Amino acid sequence: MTDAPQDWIHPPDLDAARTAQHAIAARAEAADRLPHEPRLVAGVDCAGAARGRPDRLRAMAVLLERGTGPRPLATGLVEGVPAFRYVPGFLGFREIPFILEALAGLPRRPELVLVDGHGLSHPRGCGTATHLGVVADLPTIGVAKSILVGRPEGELGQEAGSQVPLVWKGRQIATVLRSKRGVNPLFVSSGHRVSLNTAVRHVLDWLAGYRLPEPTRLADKLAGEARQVAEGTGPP
DNA sequence: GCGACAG
DNA sequence: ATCTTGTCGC
Repeated sequence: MTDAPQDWIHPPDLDAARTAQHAIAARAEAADRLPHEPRLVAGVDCAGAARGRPDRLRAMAVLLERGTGPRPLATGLVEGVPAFRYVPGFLGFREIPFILEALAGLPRRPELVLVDGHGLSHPRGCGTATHLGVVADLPTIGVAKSILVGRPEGELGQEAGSQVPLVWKGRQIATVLRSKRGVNPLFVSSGHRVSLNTAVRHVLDWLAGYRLPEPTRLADKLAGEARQVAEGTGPP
């Protein structure tokens, strides 16, 4: 949605932000509307900037192509001063302005984006993944490392691939997924234009022996390495 | 009113 | 998220 209202990205206050989230959630699509086998997949993540620059934020976008091995096709990095402080439930307004820039830095538009955070598993059905998907008009999946709302239903198995529903107010809002043995589970949710089942399928497809799927794992890792470089203590 | 609370 | 080395376990 290229013509997203200004309030959907830069609301003046939390009340306007809350109103925007309801409007965005109303336009989010929970049904599949993406290529059957997406080949160009991006992972996005935000991290604090270098120490000594506590109020700055860095966004990293990594573009991967299926079957091309572990090397990213391209990366997009951007840093700036966030207009929003961190408020649980409003993370998108803090990170999305930078994520959009980072994605714009990629040579090609991805067919699917994995986001570090929740999608529909949010108090107003508008987690960062959903928010980004609607604003950028891209299929997105939420891959969170902890719960915002809801409760796992039943006992999650210890084996990799184990799943149980994450339920809130009587309905499933995400899938709790043990992506690897011996690690805390992931919380996979529909972002925009990707159903929950398809979201879980793609997360499983992109796992490579680590807790996080490759797109998000690399975005996370490269954002951290970029910080080291910015501080002068960088690896090769 | 109190506790919970993505990154 | 971030502050941070070594350490316990498969």
